[in-house]
Amino acid sequence: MDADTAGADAGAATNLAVAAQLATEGRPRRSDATRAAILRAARDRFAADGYERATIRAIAREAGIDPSMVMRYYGNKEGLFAAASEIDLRLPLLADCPREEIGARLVRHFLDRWEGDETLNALVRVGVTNPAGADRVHAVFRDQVTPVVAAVCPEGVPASTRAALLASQILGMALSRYVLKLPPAVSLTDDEIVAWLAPTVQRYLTAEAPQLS
Amino acid sequence: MDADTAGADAGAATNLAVAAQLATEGRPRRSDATRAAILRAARDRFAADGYERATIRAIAREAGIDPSMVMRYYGNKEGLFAAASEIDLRLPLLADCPREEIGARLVRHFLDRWEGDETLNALVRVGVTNPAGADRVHAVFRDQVTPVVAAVCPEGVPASTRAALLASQILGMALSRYVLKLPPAVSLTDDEIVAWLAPTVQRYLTAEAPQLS
DNA sequence: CTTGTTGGTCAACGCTCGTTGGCAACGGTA
DNA sequence: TACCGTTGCCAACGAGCGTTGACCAACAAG
Repeated sequence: MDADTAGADAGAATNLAVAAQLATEGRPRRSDATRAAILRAARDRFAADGYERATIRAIAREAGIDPSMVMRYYGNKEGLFAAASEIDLRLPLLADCPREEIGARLVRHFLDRWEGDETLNALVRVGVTNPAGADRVHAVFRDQVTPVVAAVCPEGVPASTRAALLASQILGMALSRYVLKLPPAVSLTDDEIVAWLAPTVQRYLTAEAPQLS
Repeated sequence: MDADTAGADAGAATNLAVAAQLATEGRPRRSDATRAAILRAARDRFAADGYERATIRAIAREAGIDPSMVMRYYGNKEGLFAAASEIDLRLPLLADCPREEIGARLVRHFLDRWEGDETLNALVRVGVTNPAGADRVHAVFRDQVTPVVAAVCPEGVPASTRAALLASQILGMALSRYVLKLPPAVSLTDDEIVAWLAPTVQRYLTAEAPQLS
């Protein structure tokens, strides 16, 4: 078993290493279309079903290829999720944004991103049930949300605290609207959501520390 | 297959009907301790792992009995979840609450409930990955949250809208703190959370409709 | 003491899953 | 042409799952 396992692992590692290398070089391969189809199907299934219910077989079927191809190109299910959940929130820098419009700008940005990219839904769904998914959410929060928040926040309250408050409101609306699909949350228009949530986000990012009770 | 399925369904239905009947009568049975142990273990596993990863076998092991007992008492996995996810938010009526303290009162109430009852965590985790779980969340929102909100809200904005906004902020904080466990959300104290979130909730429940952009 | 009901275990079923290895076809390269 | 890496399909493995039915022990009722 040692030999078998070691062999398999080495093979997978080699495959991944080669894939990464080629990907960064950007040299085109004949299989690029297939790889892309797999990723698209994976994001689709992960977003709709979460980690456990999204099966490799279903993803392969949706991509129109054999399940073993998924293994060849992404090593295993975890590797596939890692590749499918790579995301860039494309947060605006907020430097050129009037200070009192930060909240509205951010809320609208998140709404647009959520409706235009299934990866975000996949990330939330998987983050809730899978430890690796939760880690991925942590990384996105740490590397993309916190720095942008830190750049515009006044002192007195840690930027990580402000970022967490922002995340709680944004994630909560996304959860209610796109994942749980609570009817009143679904039927709100984008403009209504911005109007209600913008003052909240604005306060979380720019207000002084509130008085404790 | 028709005969088999019909037979199994009839059997399960009978089991459930009998269980429900005895439960509503309240006549004590020798197996009450076992039933309770199963429910406790189920809530524990559902809260920690979500629907798919929480296996009947693991739940039975934690309850110290055989997996087949779970089937006998709750019919199937879905029936077990239905029983384990019955919940009463115990929302205060807010009638005797000073109007300007509604937000703080509600935020603190939800924090207490979340920390004192794993059922809430189970509900959120399962609601995200399982359609039946999402339905259960819808029911709780409709039957317990919306009516309380409707009782204290001014006209002009539908109570269901206000309830959805409330849910988005409460669920978002619960998601960040108890499910995803974002470090800055975990390290906040209860008092800090109340101080930051209370004005938000207060505004969602009592403010006039904001101006659309 | 017998008899029927209840509480509980055990071994197995059928199924689906992630994963593997072998094999055929294709396409550049020498 | 002959070769070899790449792309893809197919069949199967082992494991874990929900679920079932046969069987045993304890108790309650006659």
